[in-house]
Amino acid sequence: MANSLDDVIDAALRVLDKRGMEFFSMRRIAAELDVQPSALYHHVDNKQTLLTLMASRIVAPVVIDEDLTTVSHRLRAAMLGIRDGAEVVATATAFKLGSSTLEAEIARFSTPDIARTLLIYIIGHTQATQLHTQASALGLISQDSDLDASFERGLRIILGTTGANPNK
Amino acid sequence: MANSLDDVIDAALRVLDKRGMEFFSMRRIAAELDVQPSALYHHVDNKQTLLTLMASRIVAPVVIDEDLTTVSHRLRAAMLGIRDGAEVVATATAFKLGSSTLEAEIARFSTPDIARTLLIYIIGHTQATQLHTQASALGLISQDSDLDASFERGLRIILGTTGANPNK
DNA sequence: ACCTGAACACCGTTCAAGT
DNA sequence: ACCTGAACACCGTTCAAGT
Repeated sequence: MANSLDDVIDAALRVLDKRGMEFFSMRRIAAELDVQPSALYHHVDNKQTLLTLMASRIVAPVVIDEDLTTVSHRLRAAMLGIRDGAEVVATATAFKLGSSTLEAEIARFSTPDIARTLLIYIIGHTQATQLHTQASALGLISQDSDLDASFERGLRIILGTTGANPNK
Repeated sequence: MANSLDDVIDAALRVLDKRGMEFFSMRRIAAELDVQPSALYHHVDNKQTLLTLMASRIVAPVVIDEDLTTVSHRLRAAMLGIRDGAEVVATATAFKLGSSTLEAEIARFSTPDIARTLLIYIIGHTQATQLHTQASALGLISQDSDLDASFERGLRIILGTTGANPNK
């Protein structure tokens, strides 16, 4: 009974979360919707476009305000919330330098340079975290339990804040 | 007459530079070597392994010394030197947080946190630059001629250096 | 050690046609 | 507007066999 574009994005995010980027394909999304692969192209121009829509959806719930440390943690959490979420955001959204609304919104509370540097760091570190977590889940590398703390320390290098956090 | 692993890596880098990531395939590398696709698997376990070897090759000539600003520019230049070079390095090398030799070498001249943050930034910004350059070459977005300066300003945010450069 | 030939189980995308 | 069915031009990888 007639899927909408939103149904397609939902199904795509479900496939991603269940199988990961490695097995993320248009054909699996079609199967998830009980539809022929060609049907997807009525809603979306191509796979890349779909990935961009997914990235927007992942990032959309993140509230941007003046507390950039908290904003950074929110963004990280949003991407970590879905398997390979950071990779999707990395390849689709954030790397449209300048034309990203996220970058502009963060710049409102700091400077364009800080916004850009911060965004690159957040996405990059989170992507690394996700890859690392997967690899150690497969027993390929030893666990590095320090990743949350590592993220926080990098944040302080960029934002120039000290250890004392008045909001906590 | 019998290819070596090095021949395979060479051919792979040639294919990447000529066609880009989008058309980078084992089958094209095989064609570049005038060999059957299956022959590649005598030299390399799989495509991912080959990408890791390519990333090492891209980054290998970069000299690491105490002038981290210059080191950063060298790394950026090395990745920009080959089409989609930053993407290959991003997915293959750098994101082995901690287990990257590059990260350890940079840490010798600063701190582990600065090394990690810097590396994430350099690779991320360079990847963004390369995507941006390609997109604007295709007329998809407007030119942003500021990317070199943008890179430099982000560098200063992380390294905490001021405008004055005693080495220049 | 290095490679061929053939096969397997997949891809993204297009397009005419149906409802 | 939304979907089917069939096709096209590809993929990565395995494996027996050749030299």
